Amino acid sequence: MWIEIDFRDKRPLYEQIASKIEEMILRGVLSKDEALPSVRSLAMELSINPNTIQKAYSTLEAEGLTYSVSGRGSFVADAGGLLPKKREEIFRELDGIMQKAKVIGLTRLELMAYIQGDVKSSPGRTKAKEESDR
Amino acid sequence: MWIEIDFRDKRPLYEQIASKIEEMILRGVLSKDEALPSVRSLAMELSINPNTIQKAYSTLEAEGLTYSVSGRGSFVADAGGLLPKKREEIFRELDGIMQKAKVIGLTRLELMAYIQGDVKSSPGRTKAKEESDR
DNA sequence: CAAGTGTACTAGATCAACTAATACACTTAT
DNA sequence: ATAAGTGTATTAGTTGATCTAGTACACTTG
Repeated sequence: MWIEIDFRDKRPLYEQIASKIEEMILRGVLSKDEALPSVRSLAMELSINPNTIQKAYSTLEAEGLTYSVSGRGSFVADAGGLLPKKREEIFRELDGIMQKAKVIGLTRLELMAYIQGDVKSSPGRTKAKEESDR
Repeated sequence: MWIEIDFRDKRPLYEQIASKIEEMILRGVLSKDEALPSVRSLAMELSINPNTIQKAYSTLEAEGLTYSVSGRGSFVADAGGLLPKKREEIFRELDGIMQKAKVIGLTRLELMAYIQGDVKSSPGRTKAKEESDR
């Protein structure tokens, strides 16, 4: 009903699952205090070992995105307070990219132009995709 | 004399080494046709197994950044032709960041502002560092 | 009580990364 | 020619992360 596993993805399964749930939480697809699928049921659905799901849920809880109640289940935490941290994470990544860009002579202006326009020299992106970005 | 290994870095050693050499090549620190340290000497210097250096050099050669001559050594290739490819790589990374940003409501404008200003809310960056960026 | 929940633990399989040792063909300097 | 240094290949073993498998326990709910 939910997630599908991408086997071309080389990240560990538990990380892949955790990041997809994280995205749904941040997007608001999953509301505060909403119950996540049980460890066993999601494991069954994805044909994966329950321990792997358990690990994914553990990392989510460790990051404050969910909370667990023994005997009841795992639930979505309040995502609002986590946005500043996520924002920092993204800026940190951006720092790394800017450093790489500088090495090959890509200026800040060119990066900004790419972000603004988006279209230029990115074969994977189509007009249609562009539209769907809203 | 050259590279130092960062053990806090969780990437594989060979990748870490390769990327540092790659950066030096793209920066122009290493000129075209300049000889790299021999597999054995660099291994000795870094207290690392020669096979690990060998793997780093292999990946560099596979990416077209170096070329090897049996019995003579490994040398820096012409980096000029590789810039477009690297540029694409960076834009691809930028696409990923933009997607993450959109999820948490970070606008393109905010990303652009960060690139332009750079300073805001990045605790690791100091005025001094900013200056050294040239 | 029974079923479903999170959680913990042990055990084994698999794979990538790394170390270790050895070998071969080549080039260069002596 | 010899020796030293080079890239390259091969085999073997270690380690750690990932994943599967099975079991167990305490908890909550109907």
